[in-house]
Order: sequence, then structure tokens, then C-alpha cells
Amino acid sequence: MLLATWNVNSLRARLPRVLEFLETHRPDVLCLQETKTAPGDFPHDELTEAGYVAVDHSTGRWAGVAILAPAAEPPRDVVRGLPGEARPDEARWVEATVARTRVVSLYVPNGRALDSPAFDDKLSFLEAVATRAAALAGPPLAVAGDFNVAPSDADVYDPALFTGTTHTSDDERALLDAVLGTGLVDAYRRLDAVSPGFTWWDYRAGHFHKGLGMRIDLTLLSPELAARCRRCGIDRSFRKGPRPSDHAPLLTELG
DNA sequence: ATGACGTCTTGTAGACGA
Repeated sequence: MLLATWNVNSLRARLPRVLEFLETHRPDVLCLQETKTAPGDFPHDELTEAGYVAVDHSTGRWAGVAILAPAAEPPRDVVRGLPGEARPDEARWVEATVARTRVVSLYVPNGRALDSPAFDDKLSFLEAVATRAAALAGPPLAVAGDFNVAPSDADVYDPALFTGTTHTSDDERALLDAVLGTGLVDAYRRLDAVSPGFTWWDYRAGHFHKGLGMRIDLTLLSPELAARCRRCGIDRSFRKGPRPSDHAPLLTELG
């Protein structure tokens, strides 16, 4: 099984690249974040033409998540929204079952600044993720998406620059550790303890081409899936070319 | 460098992203 996750920063703007991605990799699952689609405005027809079925959680201008799978093995038993999340209107969590694996596509709030009310929402969202992950433990589970947390200093191009900002704080990392404490495994780090594995680069000042990024998009696997994980990597070609997202897709292969 | 870039909007400037 090939499972991919990608923050596309507007599905409308990125649809040509998403179709290109589906054609190139033919994933068995594609988790999308920041679709920014309004309810009823999700491009189901275009994805159907590409051979995929999507289940989406969409509220309009911001956020928005979805899970795509081939029509032959479509997503089933959809759950929209994360129990206990502070802002249920923001469409940051969707679950579905694909081929006996429970799949989550999530988009953790950015948090803006450590002293912002949005940061409290971010922490409570991560807390709710840990609670839900514990409830889902048992069957094969893959929790994939934009966590908006760099798990360690090795996941940031210059940790000193991020002192006092979001994405690297002790509070965020402690809650991400709580999610991992439910038994989930960070697929990328399990296979590669050294490489940065950046998935996001600022659009500005040529950061991508200078290698100045962060690893904030993760695929977390339940233990039996982690044991089957053969490869996990970033396709940087989708951060290049016409109208790229500021995130690159993360691909995880399960044997 | 307090910006840079990209996307969105009962839009054309401001909010948001990370």
C-alpha cells in the first residue's frame, strides 16, 4: 500500500498538480490538507475522472481536509471532525477506512504566536488528537497530515531562529509526544534517523532552493503498520514547477 | 529586515499561513 499526505494550500489552485501527482504515483491513499474548499465546491468530478473517490471535510475559506482512494477500494465509514476539538467549524480532521486500514487526514492549527489565543486552540487540538488516537488504537491505523509541529530540533533548518515561536515549543512537542505515546510511530524518522526530511519551505526569499525548511508533515503508523513500512520519503519535485504548494508530499510505502 | 510569497475574499487591502 502506498499512502501519501500533502498540504496543497488550496485544492482549487493546486488541482493540476494533484492530478499530476495521482498519475505519477497512483497512491492507494492520498490525504490532503488545506483544501480551502467550500462545502459543495469540492472537485469530485475531476477526481472521479482520474479514477479516485474523495471524502472531504470542507467549511470554506480556510483549512479543509480530505482522503482520496482509487475507485476500486474507496474510503468507507467516514467520520468528519475531531471529538473535543476547540473549533469544530474549522474542518481539520477526517477519518475513513481504506482496505482495512483506518486512515486520518489532519491539519493541526498553526497557532500563530505563543501568546495568541490561537495557540491555546492548537494545544487543545493536539490534546484531542492524542485522546482520539488512543481510542482508535488496536486495528491498523495511519494518522497523516500537517501537524504544524517540528518533532525535534533536527527537523528545523535553524532551531535558534524559532526560539520563542510556534512549531518548536516544549508545549507543542510534549503533546506530539503524547500522540506518539499512544503507540504510533513516526514513519519517516523510523527509517531515517539523520536526514532533515523537510516537507515545508517558506515561499519567500528562495528558502526552498536554499534548503531552509521544516519537517512538519508526518505519517504516524500503528505498530503493525510501522513494521510493514518499507520506504518513506518526500517528493520534492512537487515543490518545484508551476504553482507549487509550499509543502511537498510525503509518501509512505507499506509492504 | 518590521519584508520577502501565495491564496483567499459580499475583494482590489488585509487576513492568514508557518
